[in-house]
Amino acid sequence: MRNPSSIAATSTTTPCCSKEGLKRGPWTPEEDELLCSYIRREGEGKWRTLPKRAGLLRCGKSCRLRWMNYLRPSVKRGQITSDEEDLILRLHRLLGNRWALIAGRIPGRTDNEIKNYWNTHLSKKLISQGIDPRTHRPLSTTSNQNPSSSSRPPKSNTNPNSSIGLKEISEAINNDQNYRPTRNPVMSFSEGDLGVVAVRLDQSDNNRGTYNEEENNSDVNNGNFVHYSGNCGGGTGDEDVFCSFLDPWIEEDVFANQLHQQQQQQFNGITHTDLDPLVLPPQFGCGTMWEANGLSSFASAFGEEET
DNA sequence: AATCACGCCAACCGCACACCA
DNA sequence: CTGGTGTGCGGTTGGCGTGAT
Repeated sequence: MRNPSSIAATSTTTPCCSKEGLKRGPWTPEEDELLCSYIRREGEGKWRTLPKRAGLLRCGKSCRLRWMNYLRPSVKRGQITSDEEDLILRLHRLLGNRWALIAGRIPGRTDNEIKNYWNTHLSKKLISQGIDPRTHRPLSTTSNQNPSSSSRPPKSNTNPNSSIGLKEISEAINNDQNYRPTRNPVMSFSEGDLGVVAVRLDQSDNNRGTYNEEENNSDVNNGNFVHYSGNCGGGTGDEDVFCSFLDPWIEEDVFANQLHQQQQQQFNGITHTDLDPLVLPPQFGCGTMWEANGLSSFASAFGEEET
């Protein structure tokens, strides 16, 4: 049990977290009703002052969490289906422990629920199959990886084994002097936009997402990849933009596995300068994303040193 | 029936980031 | 530019339920 006094002594404790006279632990039906009726009346937000206005002896964080993870009408209760499980696995392979992003792709499920499900079911399942749940690679090949990865890395690049920070992508592209703006005048990167992903050139579904494609731009492998640069119509956050990119990644996951060997051979020998500068700037360590898809050679081609 | 061990999950914590004055 | 505030996120934990002994 945590010692509340130690919490109060923490200099970085935000006002919301001070526990003076505030209730903790499981929520009662009465509290739930108070919170629900208040949010129905006034809407979400202003979590810090919400408890007082709603007549709750809880901190704002607790109220927000309770609403987001349990009381929200859109929250789906019940067993995770096999389809959802499959989707979680694919998304985790792409994104790592970006639970909020993963949850955003699974309607009705919360990040907390997915995180719990991962920790209690899926990670064990993968381990039992001889797969490292962090890297989605066979355990034997990952045993020598840095064990310190269990400590929390910077949020912007949360999982060193899988995902990349979206903010870094747009920043890196914007800051890179070698970055050549797209030929498509509609497309330009701003804070809300996201850079470049590689998807299959022969992908047939053209209706997914709203990204603009730029064919022939970096057709480095004579057929299978083309780079898409991102401007998804504006107005959305970079995570939304990112989500529109995810569909082909998720659904072409099998493709990535099947052709991994082929890709390795095809990308061998390609240097960074062989690639179109529209790809992520070399100082940006984008390799982990490709590695997450088993495209390790692709990763090295983008300037990240493989170890 | 009592006790123990373990799994599950709601809830908490600290940190990071965005926003604004 | 800076500091304060609000919010969101990922990691962790405590308590409850359940099965085993």
